[in-house]
Amino acid sequence: MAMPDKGAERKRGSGAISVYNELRREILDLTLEQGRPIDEIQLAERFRMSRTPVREALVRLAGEGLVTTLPNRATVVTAIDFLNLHTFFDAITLMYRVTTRLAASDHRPGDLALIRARQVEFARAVEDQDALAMIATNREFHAAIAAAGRNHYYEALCLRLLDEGRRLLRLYYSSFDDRLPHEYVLEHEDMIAAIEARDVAEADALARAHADQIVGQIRTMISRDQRHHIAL
Amino acid sequence: MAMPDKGAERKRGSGAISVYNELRREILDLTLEQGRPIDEIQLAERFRMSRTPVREALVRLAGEGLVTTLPNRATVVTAIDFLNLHTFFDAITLMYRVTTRLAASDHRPGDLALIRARQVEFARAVEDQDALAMIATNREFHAAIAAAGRNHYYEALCLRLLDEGRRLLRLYYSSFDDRLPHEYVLEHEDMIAAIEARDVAEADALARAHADQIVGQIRTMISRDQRHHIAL
DNA sequence: CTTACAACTTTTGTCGACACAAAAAATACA
DNA sequence: TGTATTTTTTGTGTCGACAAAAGTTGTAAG
Repeated sequence: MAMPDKGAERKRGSGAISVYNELRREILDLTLEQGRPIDEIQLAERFRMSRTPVREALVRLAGEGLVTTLPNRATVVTAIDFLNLHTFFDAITLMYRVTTRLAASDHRPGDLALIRARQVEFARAVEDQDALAMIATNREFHAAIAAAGRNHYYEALCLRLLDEGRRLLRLYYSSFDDRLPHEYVLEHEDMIAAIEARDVAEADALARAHADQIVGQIRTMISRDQRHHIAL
Repeated sequence: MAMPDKGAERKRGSGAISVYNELRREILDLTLEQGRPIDEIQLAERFRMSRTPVREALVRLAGEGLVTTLPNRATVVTAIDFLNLHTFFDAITLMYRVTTRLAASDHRPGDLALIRARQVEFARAVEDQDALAMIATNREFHAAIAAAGRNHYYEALCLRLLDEGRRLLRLYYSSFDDRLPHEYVLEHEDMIAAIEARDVAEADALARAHADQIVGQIRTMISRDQRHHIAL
């Protein structure tokens, strides 16, 4: 567990940010499972600061929907909404398509290098059969594509969806096999080629197929393991 | 100016929310022009509360991008980004299309009545030639369509774009003529009909044409009046 | 007259304390 | 023994105060 040094006087204004980043990471990694109540006082003690910056971090997380504030009571880690997963699949498919299209049409000199760097990291994670690293590097790959599209609205929604997907995948990461991920590597390569060729139609088609692949795999993992989302 | 009653003891937990709502309204109405610094102490005095709930409201607004926090200095009303307006037009066109499609395919019994109620309000605003009311009721009309689609990701982005558009339109509301708005009323009626008929393709086409209309009008208004966005 | 430095002012970031609300525990009663 | 009511506990929402950082003013030297 990351414990900030006691004596280290942190810079003014960095308190809320560091709590925000750390909590965000732990929520997306499922270190904090959904529904877990978050105690402001405990956090304040853990990070060696007062409740004020902790509260600011929680307000920001609530704005992103990662935590839910129950008035006068607790704030808890927002539960994954299994009942509306189809809206998530629908949205991430659209965002994969839109951002990849824009990357193909609008990317600028340095962009491809950044995307390729992420792809190298993803390929390495697949080779190492490191499911956690796959999830993280896959997110960065698509984030780089979204950044190359230079539409902040799309980019923001895409990042949010990628993070939510990261959380979802973590729930099932143990059941990853290594066959599909290798297909993902090839699909990524094709997408890069389409972006470089500025072939918007091809980029769109590849992004859609790629999204269908991932959605299909998540669906398979969920149907394989129903016990998680039966209400008690 | 809305002055909360001094003696009225507000409910615990309502402080930050009311400040948030009021500031949000004033920013979108351009009562607070872009770049205006927001003073926490002034706000605290104006709302008769301490700085803590005011700060919470500002953090939430910063999360939505409506204000920008300059570390250790002031927080200011976020400036409208005229350089990237095309990304706004692109995104709102897509969101009009996606939400109208979803409303056509997935709307449920009560949804159409809600949409029609908003359309009645919009038509009345057009009849009254009340540009400010047009802007507000148009937003509610499309928000109702987005709600009928029942995809929170799309709905959230659509609302954000509608709010940003509301701000943009306010900048130019004086140059509204009454010809185009009446076309909007007819276009809205057609969209409602397509949604009711569950004709997804038609809903998509109408939404796209409607978005093009609005984008075209905004572009016209901007080109008519260049002086606003020349850097000084 | 301009510029560099110092004291002052303003406003934010953080803190500890207190009040209030809701859940949990304890008690009374049937 | 089970249920209703009171008490206690826990933890949030709000407050006033203090300290650090950036801007501002004033002063003096070049």
